[in-house]
Amino acid sequence: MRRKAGPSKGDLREAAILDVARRMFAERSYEAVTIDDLAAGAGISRTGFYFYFPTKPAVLTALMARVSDDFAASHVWFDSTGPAPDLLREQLLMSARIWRANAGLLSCSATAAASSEPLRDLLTHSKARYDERAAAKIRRDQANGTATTAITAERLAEMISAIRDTQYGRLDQATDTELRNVVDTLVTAIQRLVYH
Amino acid sequence: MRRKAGPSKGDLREAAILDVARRMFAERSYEAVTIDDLAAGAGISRTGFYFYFPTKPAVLTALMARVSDDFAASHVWFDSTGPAPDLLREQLLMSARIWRANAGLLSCSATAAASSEPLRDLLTHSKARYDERAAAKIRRDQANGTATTAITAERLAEMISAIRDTQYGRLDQATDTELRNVVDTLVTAIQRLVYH
DNA sequence: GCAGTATTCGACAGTGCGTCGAAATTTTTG
DNA sequence: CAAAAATTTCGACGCACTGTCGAATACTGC
Repeated sequence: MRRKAGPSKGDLREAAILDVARRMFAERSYEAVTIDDLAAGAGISRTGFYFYFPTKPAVLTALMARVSDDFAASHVWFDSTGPAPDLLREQLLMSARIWRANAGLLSCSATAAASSEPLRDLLTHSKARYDERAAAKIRRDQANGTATTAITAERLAEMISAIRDTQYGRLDQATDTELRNVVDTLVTAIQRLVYH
Repeated sequence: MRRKAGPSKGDLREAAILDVARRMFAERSYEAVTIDDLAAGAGISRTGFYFYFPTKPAVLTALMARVSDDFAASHVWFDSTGPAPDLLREQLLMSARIWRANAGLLSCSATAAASSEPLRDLLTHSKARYDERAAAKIRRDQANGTATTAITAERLAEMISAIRDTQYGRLDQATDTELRNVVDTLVTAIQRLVYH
């Protein structure tokens, strides 16, 4: 009784490549992982790799697409009104955990983006979407008088992203307590920067 | 009458390589410039290049050392007391001009740092020195009650660097007016973030 | 103009990338 | 279940760039 056609052999291979890639990019630097490494790790020859992915950064792009979606699911603060420090903390806490769980991958992506148009596009779009949602929230709060108007909402949003990224850089191997401290610092900084 | 031994032929060649490199890295991406390009641009064969520099990033390191010194010379705000918005503006204006004049080089350096230990060290040290001086200033202002103590001086300093770098990203081809606007925005942001 | 140093270069070897077409395997179909 | 069709695998090849060596050549001071 064959109900569903299970995943074909190729699907499994593709999953294996992604699996190995996630592990390798988490530990080594981007350049230190060769296509040969990925193929060998997935149990195929180097040229076999090209049946599944056109290039090395393409694998990273596939992995990052998932992470990017995870991030997007954590944006609870953007729908609030006013400073809403508790929602901001919750949003930052969720994204900080995602960041920590993917620190190596994010670092490799940043490196690889320099030489891969598709990956660069993914990251750019991902960041743009975040910044736009942040800017929209701040714009609303400027209209209702809770946020400063000394700086445009767009630039405030960019600054929030920038501050967040540097501080997240701290949590590569952070404990839960350290992670909470980083988030608290960010909440304070963002409130100071944007609200009265 | 030979007073001074002029620069030897080799010194001139080295200068030529640095010259060509500055121009090429300003226009193309880091990977798009090969050692062959640099050598040809300086009028020697590819292997001749290795007499002067061990690797491609080493050239970038030499160029960046100068830029790093230029930046260090613009730090007038760090010696002040309190918010000192005028000195802050002056410091940011100077560094913004240096940044704009070297935008391409800075971008290539960021890329190359991923694969070159010496260059990474230079940039890390350069940033660390900046952050330490900023932190020292903020620590003083926290002691005399002008700066917030809700966030440690070290983290505030990191955040300032982060905000500065993103906003400087805007001034790749900026006019003087745009540059001033970016600087004004930064002055406002830093004052909001750090002072009462 | 000669000894010693500085500079240049061609030949070689290594690494990783990506393409091609043929072979082997899996899946579908009758 | 066997033949047809598809999917998957791989070895051979060519390419671009890097880095090393030693021999040849060009400078330099005396």
